[in-house]
Amino acid sequence: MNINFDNNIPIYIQIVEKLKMDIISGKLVPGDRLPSVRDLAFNLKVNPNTLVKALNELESLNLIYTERTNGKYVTSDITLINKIKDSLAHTISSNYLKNMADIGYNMEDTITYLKENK
Amino acid sequence: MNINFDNNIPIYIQIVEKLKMDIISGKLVPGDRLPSVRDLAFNLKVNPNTLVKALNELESLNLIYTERTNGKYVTSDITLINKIKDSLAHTISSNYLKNMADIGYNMEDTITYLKENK
Amino acid sequence: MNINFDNNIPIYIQIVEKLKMDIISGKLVPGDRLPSVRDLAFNLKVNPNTLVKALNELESLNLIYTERTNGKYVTSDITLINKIKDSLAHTISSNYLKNMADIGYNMEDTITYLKENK
Amino acid sequence: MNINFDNNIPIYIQIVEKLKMDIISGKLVPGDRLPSVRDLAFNLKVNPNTLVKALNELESLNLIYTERTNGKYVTSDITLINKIKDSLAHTISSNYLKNMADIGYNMEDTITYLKENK
DNA sequence: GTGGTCTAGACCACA
DNA sequence: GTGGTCTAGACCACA
Repeated sequence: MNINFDNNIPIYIQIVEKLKMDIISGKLVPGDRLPSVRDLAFNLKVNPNTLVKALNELESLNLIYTERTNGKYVTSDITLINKIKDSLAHTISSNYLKNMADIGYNMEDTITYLKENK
Repeated sequence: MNINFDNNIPIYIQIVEKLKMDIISGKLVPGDRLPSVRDLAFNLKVNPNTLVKALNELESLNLIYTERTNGKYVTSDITLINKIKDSLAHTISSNYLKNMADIGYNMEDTITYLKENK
Repeated sequence: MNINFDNNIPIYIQIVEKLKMDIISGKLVPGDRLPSVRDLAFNLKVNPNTLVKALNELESLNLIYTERTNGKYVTSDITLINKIKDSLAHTISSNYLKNMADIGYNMEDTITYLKENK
Repeated sequence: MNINFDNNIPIYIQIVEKLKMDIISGKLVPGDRLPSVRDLAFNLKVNPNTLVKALNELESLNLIYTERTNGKYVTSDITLINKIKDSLAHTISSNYLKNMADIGYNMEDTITYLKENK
């Protein structure tokens, strides 16, 4: 695992987003065991506490769960993963349309713009 | 002018964005004089220092300029406004495509998704 | 504010419980501003980070919210407070009945027991 | 024997509680011989060390005793079993009343609540 | 070896 | 002054 951290965004949030994307995109497979907190922190070159904070966020989203003394695992709840994936697609799409509308592009203009600039 | 502030984003940034949008979308007309800092701060219910910080940002983008003793004006440089508008459209569009790609939608999928969910 | 900490339960959880109870029971009034993180941590004689962890939990329950640079406030959402209160009453009551059942008291026995030992 | 372990509570404690309940409720009869540590650990799918730890707890409560080379037995001290049962009923009942009081239910309210929600 | 908690202390942006 | 983030480092229970 490797992240190019952006200095303007809290590290733990970037870790949350990265792992969330890896789960949603299937790079992290449901049921997989994550590396230990210490190992992952070491690899990402962050303090273990920072990583713990990120993992706690993911756990509160139910995207990972903890087996005491054993490790942390990616959820096996594929329905949940898909629900989060759909909700993300919806949120970023409607935000995008709103942002484009704010600068004067309506729905059609926006789609035309996207197609022309691919 | 009226803004529903989001408590999780710095106020001065929200003001910058709002004014930038108003200029780009034409709600604020090139050459227009802005209300005085004092009035604008009062209307927005923010600390004048916060407003000054926002206006400084806009001035450094050349979207407004200051006439000593006279006030602050929206730039008349329509070319600049359009350039910023284009660059914004480009940035948010390519961010959007990247975000959708991260969760497994390619260009075509994304456009289909947008159309179906309009 | 004052808490007699039980050494067997994480401090931050005891703080969460205490504040939750204070909100639910009305000791903390909806809309009230909490003392600053530093002050509260000092009074409770815990590290500010520990307090922050507790407050984050409460915020994720929507029982408090943060105004950036201004402080933290008890939610004004009385409906939510009542919902949490009801759900708590339900949870601890059904747990209680289950525990009593496990040692051989049925519903009637349990109520009799409660009445006799008041 | 079968336990649905809760990953957030130490396994050995869950075993202690389960066996305690089985003794108190009479599922395990006074004087009965327990299965061997090895068998019981195998059945519960836990590490034998974990089971030993649980059994030691029960032995220190005098709920079971060890006959050297012969095995472990449920106590025949019915007075003790009843004492523990009573003390448990008392503890969980007074905790329950305290918890309900904390969220604004007095003794009468609590009993009414229990009756209405049975 | 696994995760969990806590402290001390530093540094930051914002208003 | 307000909250937010991060690190270094220690100590713990559990399996």
